[in-house]
Amino acid sequence: MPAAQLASVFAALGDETRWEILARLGAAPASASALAAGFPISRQAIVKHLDVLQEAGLVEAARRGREVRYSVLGGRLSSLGRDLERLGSAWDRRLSSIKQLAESDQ
Amino acid sequence: MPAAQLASVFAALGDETRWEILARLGAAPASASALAAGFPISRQAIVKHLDVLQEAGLVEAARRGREVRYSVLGGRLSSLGRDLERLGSAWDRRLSSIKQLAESDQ
DNA sequence: ACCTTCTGCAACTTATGGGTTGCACTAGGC
DNA sequence: GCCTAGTGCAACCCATAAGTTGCAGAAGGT
Repeated sequence: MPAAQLASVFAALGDETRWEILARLGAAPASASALAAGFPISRQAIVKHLDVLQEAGLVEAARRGREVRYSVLGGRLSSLGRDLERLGSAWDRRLSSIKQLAESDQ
Repeated sequence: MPAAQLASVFAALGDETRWEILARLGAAPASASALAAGFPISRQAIVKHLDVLQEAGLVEAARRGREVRYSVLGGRLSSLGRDLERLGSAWDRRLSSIKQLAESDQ
């Protein structure tokens, strides 16, 4: 995954309110209005957050009659997690091999 | 990990420049000035990014003579990745069980 | 001692992200 | 056909994050 897209997904995850939204959608799908009822901010603010989450591929929208029902896409988060895990351990391995070189060099 | 801290770490990861910095530090530790030479922005800007990354626990600073050498903390990223993976699959499991309920209900 | 290199601090500009309000539109329920 | 609940769009504040410049201080090389 290119760094540009990585950054935008994490930017989406870099907001406390959006995590709360994800948590509630993780419990059960809901509409923007239904969500807004449980938050101290306006429905429009919630919609903006949902747009960001949808753009990042973390949430899915489905029109159902006159309401739009949002649900969380856990798979996206899982694969992201696996990517991070790989990246982190790769860096750790490289760092320790560099340290070995430095020690054998003195 | 509480959602508040999660968000701040991801906010740190939500910037393209910081990903580039992490990538270079992942290749080899470096000082702020050395890093800045490879970027189109000022050293001060790099320092600010490094501060954010350090605050998030993604990077470590070590004074070495007159320079400060930064290195990436891959372990932090790995454990974060594992957390995400768990969370995502938990949501997916719950979502599919809700769907089953909905289908048996019609 | 002197010069150079790297760091640290502070003030400032600018862009963007989170939030608001107001209004128009659409789709179900009765 | 009318009312209501839910959505969509647009303009607008306000705080903060990204970046800049300028200068002062500390540490290594010669």
